Amino acid sequence: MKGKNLVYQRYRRSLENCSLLSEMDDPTFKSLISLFYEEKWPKNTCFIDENKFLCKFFIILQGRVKMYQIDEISTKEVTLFLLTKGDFMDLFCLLDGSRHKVYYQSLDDVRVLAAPMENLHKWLQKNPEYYKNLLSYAGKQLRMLEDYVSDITFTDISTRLLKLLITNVNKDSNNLELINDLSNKEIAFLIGSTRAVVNRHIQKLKKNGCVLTSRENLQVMNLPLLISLLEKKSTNS
Amino acid sequence: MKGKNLVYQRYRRSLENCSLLSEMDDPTFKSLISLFYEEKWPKNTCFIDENKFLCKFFIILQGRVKMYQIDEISTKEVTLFLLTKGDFMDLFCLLDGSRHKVYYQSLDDVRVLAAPMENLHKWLQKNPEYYKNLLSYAGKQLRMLEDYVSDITFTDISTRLLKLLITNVNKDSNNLELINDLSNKEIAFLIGSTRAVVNRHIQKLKKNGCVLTSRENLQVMNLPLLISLLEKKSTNS
DNA sequence: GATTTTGTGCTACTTAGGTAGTTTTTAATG
DNA sequence: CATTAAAAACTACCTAAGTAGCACAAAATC
Repeated sequence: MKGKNLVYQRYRRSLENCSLLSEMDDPTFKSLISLFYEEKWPKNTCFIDENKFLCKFFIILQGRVKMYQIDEISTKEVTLFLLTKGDFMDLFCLLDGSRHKVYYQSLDDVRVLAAPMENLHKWLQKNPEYYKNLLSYAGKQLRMLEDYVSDITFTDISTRLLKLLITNVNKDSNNLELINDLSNKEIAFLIGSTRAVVNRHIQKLKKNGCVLTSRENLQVMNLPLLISLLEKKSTNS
Repeated sequence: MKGKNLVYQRYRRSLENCSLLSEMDDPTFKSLISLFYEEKWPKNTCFIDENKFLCKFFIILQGRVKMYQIDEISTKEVTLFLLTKGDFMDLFCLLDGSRHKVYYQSLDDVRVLAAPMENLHKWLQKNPEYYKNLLSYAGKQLRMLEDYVSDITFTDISTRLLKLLITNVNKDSNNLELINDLSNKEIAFLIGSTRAVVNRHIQKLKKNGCVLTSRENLQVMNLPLLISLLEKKSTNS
């Protein structure tokens, strides 16, 4: 009994930022968490066209999962979201049980909490006020996609790359996080471009002294310069 | 009393497809609708940077409202959603009361149901199960934006134009709807492009006999041809 | 009915970004 | 350690889409 309590507390802490759980009292939290069990996905696990997400719901505990779409014709990719601790999969399947034409891939060794869809449905029916939390989560994603759309239509690749770098620098440590160990290809998918083009722009940033690169590694060396480059873009055009 | 009942029934019918109201019994419907009053917006009313949407919530009864973003620098536009009967404004402000960097403009004479935000909040607190309906609405919008993102990154303007036309042809009447009376400029904003480019492609479609145009009017003359053009795009590349 | 505004059609020009191909570097594998 | 595979770096080329500018037609406004 005491041991189980400890487990709950551990989850509570590591899911601090999970919007489904926000403002949830302890008994409710326990009733919800008891629906879940832990699952591990090794790095680079792909979930392509699986039923997995139709019958189970997942909350990420640790590691990154990219949610992406593929163009069947050109086999191009776009990453829609880089999901991390506290993110869900798949909200749509939860909503209406319909297949979501979207793929998932783990970018790290990932730990998730998994629960059968129907159990979660029952729980939500008993605790409908927590739909609100899910709604606020969906809202955040909506805004992100809105910004994605306007970024793609308004700005060029180099601007998008600058923005991506700047927003992923941790203000405290001054280090690039979350995307620092991605290949040029993955970075391209994050801003809706291709490896070659992204590399072209990264070369310029290297020559400026803005960034330093090695294989699957990007470091921001001069954040102020990056920011001023971004500002120039705004005033020029 | 009888008169009020009639009004309720009228709203019920005209909001058949409104997801907030789906599977709602009559007493609940009445309790909700009584929060609202009707408002009219003349054609081309713009709501730019207004507090309006922070303190009131709207459901469209009639007419189109475009929800769009503007790039301050280039003053370019993108239309994110063409809202019609049963759509809401603004879900985000409802969610967290924060300003939503998005603009609205009526494309017709529009009738809406309006309610003070706080009243709606109270009502939802009493009827939390209807958050589920809002969530499913947000879900639909999320999917639309996902498709928007992948369309923009994967396909060229002519493909996007073809898709836009095809999806807006009413299968029964065979007529172009919803976008048939838009200017080239507005069409461009719907697919993330510019007037000149869209016009260029429309000219080709005219020469093919696919469409017929006049000032602020587009007619689809040969749907099968449009569809086959779209299919060719897929097989070619 | 004169004037202004707005949408359309068309030309010519520029360019960023996509594409293809090759070399080099780095890491993983047996 | 040799081999293989993947990522990165770089070159050369092409094209769709954006841009600017102008002429014309159709509405809207006065």
